[in-house]
Amino acid sequence: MSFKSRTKIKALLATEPTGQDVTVMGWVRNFRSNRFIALNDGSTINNVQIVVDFENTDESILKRITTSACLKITGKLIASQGSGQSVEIQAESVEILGDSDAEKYPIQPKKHSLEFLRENAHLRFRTATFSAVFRIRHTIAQAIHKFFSEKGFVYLHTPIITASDAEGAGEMFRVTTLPIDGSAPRNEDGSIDFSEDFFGKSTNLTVSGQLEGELGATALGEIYTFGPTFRAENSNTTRHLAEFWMVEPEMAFYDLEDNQDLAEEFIQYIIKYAMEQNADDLKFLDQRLKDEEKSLPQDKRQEFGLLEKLEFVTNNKFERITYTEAIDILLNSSHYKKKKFKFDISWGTDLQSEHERYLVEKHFKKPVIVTNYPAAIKSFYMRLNDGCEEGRQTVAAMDILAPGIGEIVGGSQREERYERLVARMEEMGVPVEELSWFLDTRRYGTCPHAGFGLGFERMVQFVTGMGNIRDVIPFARTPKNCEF
RNA sequence: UCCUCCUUAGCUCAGUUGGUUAGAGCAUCUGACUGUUAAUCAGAGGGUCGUUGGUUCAAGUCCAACAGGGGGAGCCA
Repeated sequence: MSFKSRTKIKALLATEPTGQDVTVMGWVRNFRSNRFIALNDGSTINNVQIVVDFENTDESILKRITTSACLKITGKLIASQGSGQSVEIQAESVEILGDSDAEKYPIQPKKHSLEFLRENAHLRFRTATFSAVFRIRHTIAQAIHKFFSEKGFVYLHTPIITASDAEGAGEMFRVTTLPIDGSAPRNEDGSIDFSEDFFGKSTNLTVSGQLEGELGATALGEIYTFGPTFRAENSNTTRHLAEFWMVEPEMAFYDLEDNQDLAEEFIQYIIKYAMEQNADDLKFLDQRLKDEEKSLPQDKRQEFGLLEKLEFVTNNKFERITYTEAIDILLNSSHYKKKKFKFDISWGTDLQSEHERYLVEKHFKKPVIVTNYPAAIKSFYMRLNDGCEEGRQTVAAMDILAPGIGEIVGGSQREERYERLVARMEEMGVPVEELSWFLDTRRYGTCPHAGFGLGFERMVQFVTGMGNIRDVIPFARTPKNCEF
């Protein structure tokens, strides 16, 4: 038997019903009145209603139509008599492809908490919320490739296993085949002898593909990476994962302003594309958030709904301010004068979450790009700005802060001047020898260039409105949690 | 890692100043009904109250440790 005769529910729901014969396959979401099956096949958030002629259907079949049972239905597509849907299928045959024991199946036809579903992550795809989230995640991934490809960027695969631990983006996971029971070969000083290890040296999982990305950009012109990234930080928050996906474009002949323009266009492009491709899913998530908000006290509610927020972000320019301006705004805010900030504000210290939130959510009420941070609090590869005031040296860095998420993009114009870069590496204790390969970009035909990193899951969070990053990746890896 | 809150039925929760047999809604099962949309109505089953130890005549309730989870912070994307 071939399965090619099946019609996907998404296509079916867009079809004019003329009583034509159709076959659908999918999983039962709900079975009401012994007569109405809400069937879903994942092609859309919407279910198709199957009307079963229960008086002429075998009792043993009816009993097996339980939540999440897999069915093959053939019947006629007709206009619905009910008000909840425009078309429905008058079933002529109901075949059970897979039973689902209703007493044991964990996902019930009722509301569940996200925490509970997270513990059942292997089955949560079968809920409306998560199917919507993961369809949107897919769309955003596609949008990323489409955006860069249309601009002539080359998709560069940077390594996942790396010997470089110099970037300092975070704690790393070690990769080794040496025994861990204490019998690993030792050097004379007692340290592990990694020359005996698989790669003949100490290796880790990558924390960023940026340095390799720069190698690509300084030859191919414009590249982007899009792949998994690993950080062994003990971070327990709604916006950190130990394994996450990052997009890192790197462009030759870009300065900080070009970089900002690209990042802004990129984010708006992704949102627009998702709104086009996943209108039904976003409508559902929008409603879901609205329902959730109803149970919150007035002052905790969001000013915008999800769709309003996305609409607003795509139709308005991002605010662009320098770090120094941000500090001034904060110091002059009534919030500061009323001593409502927990952390102190002064030029030279990094902005705290509460400060970023104030700028984005209270002051500007839109995404904000903060540029030109103090050199002392930023990475070695960021370009030193010329002509800074004494004691106020800044770098050509930029962070994009999004409402509800915080930092969604971090980037900079890179330091292309060899001497300055090496001086800065020495100053910050970055091993120059080890990164000699990286410095070759500056030795042989160096060029002005820039790039940024976008946290893919944070972008999915922003578009779907999901509050916890663990709910926008299929199987979350976080401290003390590596299920499935 | 720090602060804080939580852990009682399959799920979401209630459980009074510590006091007899631990409750509700939903889900499940049985029956009725049959154009439903979170279907409705009637009934039933379902609990070592996260774990360990302590206080007490008596602990779901008080105390401690541990485990797991949520929210916030730091680190960042």
